[in-house]
Amino acid sequence: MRVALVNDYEVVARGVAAMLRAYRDEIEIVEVDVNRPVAQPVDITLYDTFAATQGDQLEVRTLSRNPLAGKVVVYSWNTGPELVAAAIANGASAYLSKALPARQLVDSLQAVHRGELPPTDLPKGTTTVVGGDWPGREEGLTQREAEVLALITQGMSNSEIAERTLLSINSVKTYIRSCYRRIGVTNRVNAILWGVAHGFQPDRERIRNPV
Amino acid sequence: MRVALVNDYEVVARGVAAMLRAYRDEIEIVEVDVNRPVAQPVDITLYDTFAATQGDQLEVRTLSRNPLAGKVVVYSWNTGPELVAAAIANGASAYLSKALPARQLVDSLQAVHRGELPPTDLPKGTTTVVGGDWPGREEGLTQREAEVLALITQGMSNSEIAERTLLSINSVKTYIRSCYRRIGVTNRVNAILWGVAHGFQPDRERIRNPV
DNA sequence: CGAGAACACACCCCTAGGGGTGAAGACACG
DNA sequence: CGTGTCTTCACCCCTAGGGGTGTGTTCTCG
Repeated sequence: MRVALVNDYEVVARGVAAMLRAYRDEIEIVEVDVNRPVAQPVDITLYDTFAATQGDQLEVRTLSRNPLAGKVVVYSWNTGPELVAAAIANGASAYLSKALPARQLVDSLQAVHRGELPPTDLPKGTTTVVGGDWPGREEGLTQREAEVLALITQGMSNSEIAERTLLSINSVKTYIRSCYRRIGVTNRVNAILWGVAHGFQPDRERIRNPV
Repeated sequence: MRVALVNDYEVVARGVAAMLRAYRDEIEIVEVDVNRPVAQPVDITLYDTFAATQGDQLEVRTLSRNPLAGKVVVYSWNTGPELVAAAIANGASAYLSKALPARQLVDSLQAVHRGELPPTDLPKGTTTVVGGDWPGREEGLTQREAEVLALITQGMSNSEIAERTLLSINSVKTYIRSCYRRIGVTNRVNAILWGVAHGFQPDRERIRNPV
């Protein structure tokens, strides 16, 4: 089964690819697309929402209209039923939680491929990070902190970040403060300069056969 | 006469080098130091204060203590008598205005070299830009706008920029607003991202024989 | 000589940003 | 079972940032 991974951050896409490496007999990651359209036929496109628009936005619609992209699966921590329904209405074939262990993720993708997984049937899983990677992980940033910092580094305001991540502005501010402490800055300007120097700007490239 | 040029922005140092190119029979620019100490013996080191500390700060003191640097000459738009006196007290051998036409600049440097120019005798000159270059010039930024944007891109607050440039905070804010309009942004965050993408972060290298 | 540009500065007003503090649920680990 | 961490959110308070508007000096150019 041929799969393309999509996210704006190479480290995130590669993290998912590495997580699935153990199952390469069953699932072939043929392409990692970082800010690029899928460029060869695949069965499934796995769209990771880290620091990206959610499944109900234009990006997923555009993906689902690309004949090369096969079935589009949204891969996210945000699994509210309304959002899931909106993503499916937007052209996604399925919606999977990032809480799924790798084995279950592969099984779910295969079920999607066979047409067996109902779009709205989200597999149960914990909220614990089971794998993957994100920018700033080595600096001790949690996924949410990293996501918020990535969006700050893209020039977004707090309210824009709240909208993009589906968090309240108070949560965003809490993450901002904890980010600042962890990277040793005290204001947005220096947070951005730190982000630019540490790979928090979106990447732009396509990688064939990443693992 | 061997001269080294010092500033944090390669485009600024190269601009001065290009301005003096017509007089290379009389004055040899042997080195352009961008965030690097002078590395070979020269007769004069010309320290440009664009987006840098003024002549009365540590950088000029450090330069004047470097035996390779020869006589240190501060090159600036800020020519207030107190600042000039403080720069001389700080180890500078002379203080020249950036308003000087190239011919007069070369004459002044030669006089400094011969020990004939009194350190506090500032040559008369207009305030018009007669040469040189700065980041963002092609985007229509004036020197002051560019200098303020450079300091913003280095993460400084408005009050820090006012201190560094010897302007009032109201003037700094005026330049910030006009910068934003010219580069098409509306806030500091996007101004910084623009600055990072357009060469407004300090450079770091040494160039031998730049012209 | 007037217009335009660059430089410099003042003052008013409003909001985003960020520091502090507190609380709660879920989960992992010893 | 208690502790620590992550996630999520609230509320209060203060200040930096930035938009608007106005003014003045110096210089260049037509």
